[in-house]
Amino acid sequence: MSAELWLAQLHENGYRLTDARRAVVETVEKSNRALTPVEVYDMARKKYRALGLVTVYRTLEKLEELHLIQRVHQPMGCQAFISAGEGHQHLLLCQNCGQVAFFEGDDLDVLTKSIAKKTGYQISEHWLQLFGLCAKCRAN
Amino acid sequence: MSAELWLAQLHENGYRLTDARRAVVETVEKSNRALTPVEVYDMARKKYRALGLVTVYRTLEKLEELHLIQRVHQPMGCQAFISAGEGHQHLLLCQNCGQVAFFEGDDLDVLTKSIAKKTGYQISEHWLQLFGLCAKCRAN
DNA sequence: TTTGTTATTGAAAACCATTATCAATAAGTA
DNA sequence: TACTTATTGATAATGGTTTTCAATAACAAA
Ligand SMILES: [Mn+2]
Ligand SMILES: [Mn+2]
Ligand SMILES: [Zn+2]
Ligand SMILES: [Zn+2]
Repeated sequence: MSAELWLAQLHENGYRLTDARRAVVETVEKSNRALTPVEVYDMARKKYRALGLVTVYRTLEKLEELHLIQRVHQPMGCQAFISAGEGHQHLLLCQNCGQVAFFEGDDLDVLTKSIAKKTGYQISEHWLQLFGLCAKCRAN
Repeated sequence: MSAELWLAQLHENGYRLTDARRAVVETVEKSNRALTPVEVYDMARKKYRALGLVTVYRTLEKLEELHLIQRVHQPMGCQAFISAGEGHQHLLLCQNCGQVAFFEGDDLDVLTKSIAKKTGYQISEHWLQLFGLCAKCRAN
């Protein structure tokens, strides 16, 4: 996914293309770690100086609505966003630098069926997230 | 774990036993769903009318510090707390009534080793949470 | 291209959950 | 019983997020 595709998605959904949105989209789309609204603001303002923090919030809201980004929950806080993975994917986060890697192929069917039987719950969703150190941070 | 044990833990750690803390502890300990500070406040005030919201925050802070409660992350928000499970356990949440069940026995070793190999990350922790409908809510 | 409509914008104010301050109180101890 | 000081609730402060609003600019239509 490129920033252009995100902008196209916005446009297709009736949203206008503005310099503010372009700056936010380009910032968030290319990041390999989760960014908070203020972080997006600081970074995007280098591309478009007049940008307001309020617009960052509003743009993130729309990107989330279109499933182009997703909120990242972490021990330190749950206000950061990153490009959404495609299909059924989960996150692997570096506890040192915050770099995010996606992974797929987790098979929880056996587990969920067992838990469903034990608890009587009907299980329909799961959250799975791994934490560790990325290759680069492991080296240091 | 009973409320008395929680209070004993607090006492052992040098904290004084007060009516405010008793009310908060009894409320949180017996709940089978995650409660926000305001929810705790409203419920605990039925046991101890003079209770202040600030004290609820402060008591929750201490209970979390002693690992007697844990924060629960949910799509709607991440400000709620519930009794901590013992040992390595995860949560199963009812999307309708919020009832929480603990489960254990998840084995992610194969998965994490595979992901570690693929990504170069050294994986040290994981978050796993299941969502669904509890037996009662499924019936309705 | 020009015009008109209206979505979008940033500044400012409002909001609200959480945290800090502080003097009064009461838990625990001797 | 008296003393020390942790704890308390009221109040104020904080800081992140949302709302308000008039000016602007995207973009469809002429
Ligand atoms: Mn999965
Ligand atoms: Mn586990
Ligand atoms: Zn790293
Ligand atoms: Zn339920």
